[in-house]
Amino acid sequence: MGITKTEHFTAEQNEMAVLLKAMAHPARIAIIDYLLTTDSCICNDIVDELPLAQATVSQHLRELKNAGIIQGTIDGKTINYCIHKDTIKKFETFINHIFHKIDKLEKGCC
Amino acid sequence: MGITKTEHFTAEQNEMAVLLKAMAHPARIAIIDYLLTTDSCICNDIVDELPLAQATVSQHLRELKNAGIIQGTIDGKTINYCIHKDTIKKFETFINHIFHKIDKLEKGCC
DNA sequence: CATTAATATCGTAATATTGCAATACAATAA
DNA sequence: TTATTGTATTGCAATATTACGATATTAATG
Repeated sequence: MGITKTEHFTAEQNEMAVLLKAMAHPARIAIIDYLLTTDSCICNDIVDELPLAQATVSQHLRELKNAGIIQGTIDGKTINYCIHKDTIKKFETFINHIFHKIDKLEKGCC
Repeated sequence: MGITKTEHFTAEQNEMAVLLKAMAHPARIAIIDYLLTTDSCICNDIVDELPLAQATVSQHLRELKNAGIIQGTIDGKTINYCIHKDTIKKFETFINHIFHKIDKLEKGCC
C-alpha cells in the first residue's frame, strides 16, 4: 500500500513519527547543520551549499517548515530561515524519555 | 526519482538519516515503546499489540534491526528482541549537539 | 515598464515504503 | 512423523518520496 495506518497509533507516536520523518534525509540534516553553523538565518544560500537543484532544496525546506522544524521570515525578496527551537525541544524530551526508561530496565536479552 | 543522493553528504549526515528514518514510523515507535515498557525483551507478542498483520510487524522489526536500534536473540522458536542501547545513545549525542549549537546562536530571524 | 534575483510550484520519471496474503521455514510437541 | 507455533520471506498493489526542468511568482532595481 504505502499508506501508514495512523489511526491506530497514539497521537504522540504519530507526532514523533512526523518529526523524525522530516529529519530523516541527509539533505535535511545538512540544512539543519547549516542553519546552526551560520550566524544569520539563511535563505537559499543553502542551494549553493547542497548538491541539489534549487527546486529540490525548496521542497526540502518546505518539508522542514511543515513539520515545524524551521521557520521562515520574508525579508524583501529573500526569506530568512531558522531553526524552530521548540520543536527541537520535543526531540530532546522524546530521547530523554527513552533513556529514562532504558535505565529502568537493563536486564534484557542482549 | 526517489533515490537519495547520499554520495554528496557526510558520513555522519547519512548515518543519522538512516537512524531517523528507521524510527520515522508510528508502528516502529510503538514497538520501541513496547520494548521499553515490557520488562523482558519480547518477540511477536508485539503482533498482538499492534494493529498490523504479522508479516508487516516482522518487516518493521527487520528495519529496526537493520538500523541497529533493536537486537534479537534466538531462544528456541521465539526471538527475544530488545533495544540496542548504544544506538539510542547516538541519538542523544545528535540532539545534544544540536542543542549546544542552538544555545550558541540565539539571534535569528524568528 | 522591463529586468533581474530569490523562491515556490507543477508535472513527471524513477524509486522507495507500507501493508498484506500466502507461503516457507525452523523448533518443539504430540 | 505430523502437527503446531513463532517468525521470516516473497510477491504484489497502493501510495509516498526524491529529484529536477520548466515555469510561476514576487520584490527590488534600473
